Amino acid sequence: MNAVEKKLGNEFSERLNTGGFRFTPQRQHVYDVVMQKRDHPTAEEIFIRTKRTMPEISHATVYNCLDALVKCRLVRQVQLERGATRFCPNMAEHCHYFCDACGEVFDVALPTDSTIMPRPKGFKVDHYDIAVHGLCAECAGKSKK
Amino acid sequence: MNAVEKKLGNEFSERLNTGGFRFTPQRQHVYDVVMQKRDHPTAEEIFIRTKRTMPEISHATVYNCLDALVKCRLVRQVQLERGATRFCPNMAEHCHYFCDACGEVFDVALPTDSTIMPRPKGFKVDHYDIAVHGLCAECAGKSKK
DNA sequence: TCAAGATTTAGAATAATTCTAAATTATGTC
DNA sequence: GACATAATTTAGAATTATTCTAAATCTTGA
Ligand SMILES: [Mn+2]
Ligand SMILES: [Mn+2]
Ligand SMILES: [Zn+2]
Ligand SMILES: [Zn+2]
Repeated sequence: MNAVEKKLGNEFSERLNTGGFRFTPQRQHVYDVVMQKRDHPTAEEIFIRTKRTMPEISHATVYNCLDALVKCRLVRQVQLERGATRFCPNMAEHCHYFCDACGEVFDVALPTDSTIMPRPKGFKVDHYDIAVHGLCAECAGKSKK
Repeated sequence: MNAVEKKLGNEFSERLNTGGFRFTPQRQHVYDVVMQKRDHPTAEEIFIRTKRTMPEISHATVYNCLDALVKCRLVRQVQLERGATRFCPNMAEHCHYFCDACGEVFDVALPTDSTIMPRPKGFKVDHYDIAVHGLCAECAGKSKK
């Protein structure tokens, strides 16, 4: 790791190490790409975006990097519908409002302790995945007509 | 539709009609298969089970039937992880506890009004999808050692 | 400097789902 | 009932998303 990386990617690098991974430029680029735009892109979309700054990166590497980032809890993985997995840069406790008509996704913050649920005996909770399906304001308007 | 079907499948048939679908033996069989075992099978698994009573059914038909049943709200569709979509016979309000180690799924009932969340302006809610990821009692025990 | 292990890469392979076009079945009209 | 029309099913091809493979490259630590 060079000096610039040591400074800028310090915390990032440590997080990777804690998870048993090394720092690599590919992981840094993929991470940057996900953090840059606050949406919920698929691996394919992240691949396309990452190629802009790192044209030689491969498909498999993007998948590998994303898996590493998810394991280190640097990004979230979300399954809102059938088809490609999406990734989310927002690590704060939040739920997803998903428009079944246009595919738009909205993050909505959740108080940390919001979900108190009965649980199967002995189950060790890792994380919650809360999605609300329906129609966004725009699509709800259209479908009324 | 014959007399037996009219009697046994009356409500089922009406639900299909309301959704703009016809009653068909294939839809009935796929529905029966999903309702029979209270688990969360994939389309492939449902295909295999349905073939036991209807060996000539095709892959595409199982997918088509499941889509129709989901649209009529006769079964639920759930995405707990990357990979094949699962289907759920339990139409009562409930959430899914999912073991990331062994893949086991547990239904846990939810009071109907349990989830009061702030929502994007104008968003028309259709349904909630709540999953809790972690380790089941058995897997949590194993991983401790 | 060297060996071992981690990571990346291109492309092949696999898995899950959707599409296509022909055959079959059901429905309503004469 | 015969016929036109539309819905549904079917086998198999095509597509999409993801994982695997094996070789090349990079990193780390002895
Ligand atoms: Mn999000
Ligand atoms: Mn369920
Ligand atoms: Zn919308
Ligand atoms: Zn388990």
